[in-house]
Amino acid sequence: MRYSKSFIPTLREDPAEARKNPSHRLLLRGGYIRQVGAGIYEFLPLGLKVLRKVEGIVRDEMDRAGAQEVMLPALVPAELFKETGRWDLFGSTLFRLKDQKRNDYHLGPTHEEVITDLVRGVVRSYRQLPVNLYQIQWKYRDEARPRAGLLRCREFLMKDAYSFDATEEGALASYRTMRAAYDRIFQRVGVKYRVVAADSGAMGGNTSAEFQILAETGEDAIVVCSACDYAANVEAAVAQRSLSAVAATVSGKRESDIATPNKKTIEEVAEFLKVPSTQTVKAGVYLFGQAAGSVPRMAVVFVRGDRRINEVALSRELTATWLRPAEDEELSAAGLQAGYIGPRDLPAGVEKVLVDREIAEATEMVVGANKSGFHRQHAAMADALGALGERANIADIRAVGSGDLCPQCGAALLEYKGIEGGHIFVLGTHYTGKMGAKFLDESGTEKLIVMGCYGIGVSRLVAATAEQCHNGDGLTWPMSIAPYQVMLSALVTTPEAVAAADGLYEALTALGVEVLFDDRDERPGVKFKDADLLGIPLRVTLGKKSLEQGKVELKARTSKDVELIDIATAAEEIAARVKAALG
RNA sequence: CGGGGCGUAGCGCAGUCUGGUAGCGCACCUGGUUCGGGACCAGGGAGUCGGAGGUUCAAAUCCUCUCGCCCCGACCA
Repeated sequence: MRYSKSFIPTLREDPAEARKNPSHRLLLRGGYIRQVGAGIYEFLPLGLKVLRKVEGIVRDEMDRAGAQEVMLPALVPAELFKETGRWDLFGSTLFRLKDQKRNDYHLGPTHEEVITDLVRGVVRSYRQLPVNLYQIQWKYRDEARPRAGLLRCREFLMKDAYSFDATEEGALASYRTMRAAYDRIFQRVGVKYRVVAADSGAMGGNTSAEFQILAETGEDAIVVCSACDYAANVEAAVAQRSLSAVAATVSGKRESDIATPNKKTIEEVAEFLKVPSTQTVKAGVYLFGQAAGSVPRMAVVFVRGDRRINEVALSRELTATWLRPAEDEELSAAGLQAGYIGPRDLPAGVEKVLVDREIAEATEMVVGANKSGFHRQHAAMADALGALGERANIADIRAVGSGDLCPQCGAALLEYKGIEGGHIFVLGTHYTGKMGAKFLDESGTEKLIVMGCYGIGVSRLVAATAEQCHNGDGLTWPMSIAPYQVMLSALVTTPEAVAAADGLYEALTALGVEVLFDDRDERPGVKFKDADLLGIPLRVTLGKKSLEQGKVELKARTSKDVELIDIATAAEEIAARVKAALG
């Protein structure tokens, strides 16, 4: 492509709306994308090229893994989501619309129902299984707050695959095949990533993993073991009980009330009673429900004073479909005193009590006394638990972070930020059960198909890669997804130089190299700045001095070194470099 | 959805408090000089001041409503 004929509107200054986010800023400045509305973007020629390359890698590996491409509609009749309850469950995130006959539709945020509907209409026998179908298609989610450019959009390109197996074991095999394909995809794209254990959320099912792309600006927190292969999203992470969590020496003193007037926070109480916060117990009060719009139920949870509560883990323990912290008025209405909530004498309105495993056997703890102005000291959690009877349970509900100990090997866990690039699940019969997707097995028995689903945010992956691949001057694309492989800059405009540049451009193109040929009548500085901003991996420069020696300059975008190579053999040499970089 | 901020030329911004001819830089067009890291000089084109209503002799500026976008949080199969 000749730059002079191209549509690459680079910006000299940072767009005001994108200063916070490197990938967003550089994709806008480099003329890759433009914003149309909140969470809605246009892909310009360069951006589309990158998107198509990621898509190509994904398609290639999906096909290689035995999945078959289909295209499902983005516009979906409401009946399918109504069948599984997600028409209500999805809430405001679902883009809903009506046709001229006033029938309900939505724009697909994900396609489990549509694909299950397709498969149940076709599959009758175990002989037709397994089958794995995928599509690469635009998804629509009315995010409450779209942000960070392509990283969190309302319209985004996603690859979603769905496997259908006759048995659990088969489903697990499909899952493993997809996991291996995902590894190849992320490696080929060229990003640093970690596969982490994930929460399965409201999708149902129990086995899932996320492919997290490491980036400072990531919205997800993950913990990774410093010694073994344990890695998990903090939502799903568990940790060994640390040494400091084991109770202080037993004093032999009896549990008793102590006045703590106006001391409500952990810090205030710990300071007032001269105990470390690790010897206090923090209470959290939640309202939750097990169906959309169900009557709220109340749960009280206890973690060590210095810990945070993992609400995702909590939600999982309560098998809740929704959950939120209780408001102050709701606390008082239930007979609870904010700041003084403890495990003793909890009102009957509290249906569930969860005690974090870390403190389940702790003694010598300071807990709330459930009366205003008082805490209890020398408390043994096991005794309190016993007194609570049926409604109390022990569970892993504390948030895990840096410094916690690996549940597998006990080494220190490290915390990182990540961008969720892919997520794979074994769904089991969650959808096939609700939608009656059945088959006859070898014995003629009717069984539910066992399902798995596998997503990759294709447009998000473009931005996530940019998030990792940039420096102070601009983007630094990996060869595998760069919009062009080579940036050819002609610095001089004499007829001989133009002819030489033209010749090299034609020769490279003939060798199958993707070249952006900067033939513009611009000063060198402008061309260098734009080349760095666009981030094309190899730069070939035709300057006056080197041309006189019959040489051209070759430089990698990520390197400072410049090589001089013979113009006569330049095309072959450069093509070889490109091929080598692609692996 | 709660909190905060911002909408003025393609981009970045000033002007708003204190009402009185719509400005600056970059980009763009023309001419000239330049030409290895975002050149210089001269001339020029380009704006319903987000929208609607109101106050006023007069509104980018004051008032009311409204739309949009960004940031923090909640949310995020």
